[in-house]
Amino acid sequence: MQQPDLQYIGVRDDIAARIAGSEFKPGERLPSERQMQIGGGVARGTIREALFQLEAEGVIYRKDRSGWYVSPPPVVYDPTRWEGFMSYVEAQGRRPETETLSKVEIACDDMLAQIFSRPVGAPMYWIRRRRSIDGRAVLIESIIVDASLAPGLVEHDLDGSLTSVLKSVYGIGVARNKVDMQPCALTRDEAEALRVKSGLPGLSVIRTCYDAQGRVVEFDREYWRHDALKVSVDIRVR
Amino acid sequence: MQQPDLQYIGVRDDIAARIAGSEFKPGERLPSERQMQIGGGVARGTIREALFQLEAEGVIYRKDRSGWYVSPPPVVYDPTRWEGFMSYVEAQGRRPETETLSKVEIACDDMLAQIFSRPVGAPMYWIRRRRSIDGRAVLIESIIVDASLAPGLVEHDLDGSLTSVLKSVYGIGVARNKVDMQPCALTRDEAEALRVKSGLPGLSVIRTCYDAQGRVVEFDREYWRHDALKVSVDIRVR
DNA sequence: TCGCGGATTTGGTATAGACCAAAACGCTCG
DNA sequence: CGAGCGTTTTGGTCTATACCAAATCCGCGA
Repeated sequence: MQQPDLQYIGVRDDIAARIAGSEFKPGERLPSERQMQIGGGVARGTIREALFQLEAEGVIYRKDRSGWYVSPPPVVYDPTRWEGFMSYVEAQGRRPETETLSKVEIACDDMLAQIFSRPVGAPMYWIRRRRSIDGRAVLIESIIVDASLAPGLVEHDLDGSLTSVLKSVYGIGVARNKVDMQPCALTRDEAEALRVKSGLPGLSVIRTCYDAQGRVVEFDREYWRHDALKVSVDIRVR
Repeated sequence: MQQPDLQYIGVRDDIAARIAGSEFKPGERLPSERQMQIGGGVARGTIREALFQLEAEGVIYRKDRSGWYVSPPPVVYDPTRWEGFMSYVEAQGRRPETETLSKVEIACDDMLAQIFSRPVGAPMYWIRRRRSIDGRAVLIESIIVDASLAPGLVEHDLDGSLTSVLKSVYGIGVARNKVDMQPCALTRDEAEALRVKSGLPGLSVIRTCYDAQGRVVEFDREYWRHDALKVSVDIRVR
């Protein structure tokens, strides 16, 4: 669409090269936007255009009003493997963390009634969690569990693997897993919980878990930072 | 991170509401940026900020120097189903199209040698295609095929399903399929072929196809517009 | 009617300046 | 040493303006 004679592309390439050359390492902060201006006569808007570019590429990310930082590498996620976040992040040599933001009992609404094949008003648990890797929040998730299948679930500690609690305490195993993924923009609620600017690109992962009887036991909406995740699927045909 | 008292959020909501209210329908062009200014005293930069927001959300897209258009709904892609682009797009009531941009024989380089387990210098075919839905280019792909397995492949018409050509002409069936997906930014080459602004967010899909003997028969890199695709996987556990 | 060419419109890039709120910093005081 | 509190820095938002090149539009002429 255009050649690299554009100024902001030049600035982008410059910063990218300095990152590639390890002048700035993953997690480190870049110089401030105004500091980057000092050398050559370039407007702050142009610097910012370059930074947005690198942000879209997943090379850098920002902390609000704090600065721009070099992105760590993404973790690999395989939706066909039946492994929880804690275990696959750890297996990749990273430090996973889960915080439960809220856990409450709610009444089944129209949408949930359809998904769970349960009557409207049936008790459900709604769990919101934030998960981090190496101290950086990478996703927030909103989980719905059928309360009749797992009574008292919210009394347990849910800062670890929910799957293993369902299995060990309630004997609920998952036989089928439906996963939808779609690039999206992080809206206000998600962005706030991830402490990022609203509108930043993300990846929405929606999972529906079924038990052996075909009942829906868990419905999970995850919103990931777009630079934190790589999806990998290995399929044997027929 | 902030409340909707920001001007550009207000403009965004306004445009989004008019789209939701069908004032503008999928594929239609929005008024020009300068026209949107006329009513209330708001700078063009602010209008553009709102448009970028909607673009990130996948609600609208742009044609260079032509205008902003309402996005059509995304197509659903299931990497575990062994169906080609042409068939699943058509099955969703959309009009798929494939153009072959180039097809040449190349020598196997280091990276390809490792992927295909073939000697460096071995003949390979390199096919570049652009695929569209309802007349809008949504992905460009770069395919590598082992020439020793499919001699003369590039003589065939490849504007349809490559899979079916491999199957019917060469008797090559795919037994295993490895798919990697990652949010990315479209770089200059891809962006140019898709006629979008370089740096726009996209989804990179990398597929490696193996035959029954475990040989790699096809290596495919796809770059999708981020708003054109929804990935759906349905897995039966063990 | 169709093709060509010039004028117009459009988004893309860039500058310069301004103000704000949150974050980070640094100092003082207990 | 630590907590609290101003000060400074930083990114976030917004205005106004300017120029460019590509896309589009429109009218003329074959």
